[in-house]
Amino acid sequence: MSETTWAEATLSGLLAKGLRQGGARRAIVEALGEQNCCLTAQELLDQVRASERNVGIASVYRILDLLVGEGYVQKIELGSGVWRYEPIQPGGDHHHHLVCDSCGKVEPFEDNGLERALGRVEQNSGYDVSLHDVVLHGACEDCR
Amino acid sequence: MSETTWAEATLSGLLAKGLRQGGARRAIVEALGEQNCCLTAQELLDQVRASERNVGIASVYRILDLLVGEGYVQKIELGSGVWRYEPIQPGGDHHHHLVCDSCGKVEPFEDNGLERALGRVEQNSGYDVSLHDVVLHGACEDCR
DNA sequence: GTTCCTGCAAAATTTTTGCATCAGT
DNA sequence: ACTGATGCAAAAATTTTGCAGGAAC
Repeated sequence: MSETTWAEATLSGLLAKGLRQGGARRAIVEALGEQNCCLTAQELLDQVRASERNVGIASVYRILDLLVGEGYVQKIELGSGVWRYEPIQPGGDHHHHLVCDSCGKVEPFEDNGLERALGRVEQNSGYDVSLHDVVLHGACEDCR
Repeated sequence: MSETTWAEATLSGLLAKGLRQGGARRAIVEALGEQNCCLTAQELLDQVRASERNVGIASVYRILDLLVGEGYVQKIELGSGVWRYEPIQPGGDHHHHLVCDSCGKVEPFEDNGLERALGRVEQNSGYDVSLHDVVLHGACEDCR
């Protein structure tokens, strides 16, 4: 499965850059790799603390910041005022987010037509676009 | 021009809902209406304080929150950790944002093909979508 | 005159930084 | 052993809430 691959690739990528592989770093990367959608720093902390070891919240933020800087993780904001982080899967599995403003649920979706339209916009923008982010807000099937 | 119309429409809309038109509220709505892109609460405060009257930051947030709730303003986040607010123009002038991660510049753009692709996604989503938000991150022409 | 609005100050929340200690190479 | 990584605690930044006085209707 590609989740395992992401964590492995990320850890060896860090090693290759001369960065060490401390316990907190490995735990965070592995926890992120097991996710299929975005997590907050606090959720990640809870998950790691429950299963692996005690980690400081500062380390979570530091490690996430490193991963974002190295291009392994995308930092996104879905409207609640809290950052969320998700692995960038090099091959496929690129998705965006549907947010229910009523119950707070977040769901991923993907759409090739949308990606094509984004690709055209990016080419015409004059920018060297590295990432894009699409969020749809509304009422989910249960709440509408 | 439609900026003036937005401020007028917003203020009369508030009146129609039985809400009062205090000085801070009118000043914030008018300052927002003069903008063509998004502003942070602090920028809005500075602008209002410079030209009109002393306003408390708490009032800025309260008024923005009201305007978001009533559907006159969209609250967005472009990656810096600070909320930005922009008027929702009922007819046209719907745009999205390009952010330069190097110099921090923010520019609006619009694209009909993108809107059509978003419309299709929204119809297929099962959600009753009220708003969408697209942010492209990259390096602008000066920084690339 | 009544009720809502507003500004100030304090609180809450999330994220970042400082520092001594510990672990990976 | 050396250097970077980590946890704790304190600080910073942004947003929200409480409250008393003032303004709109």
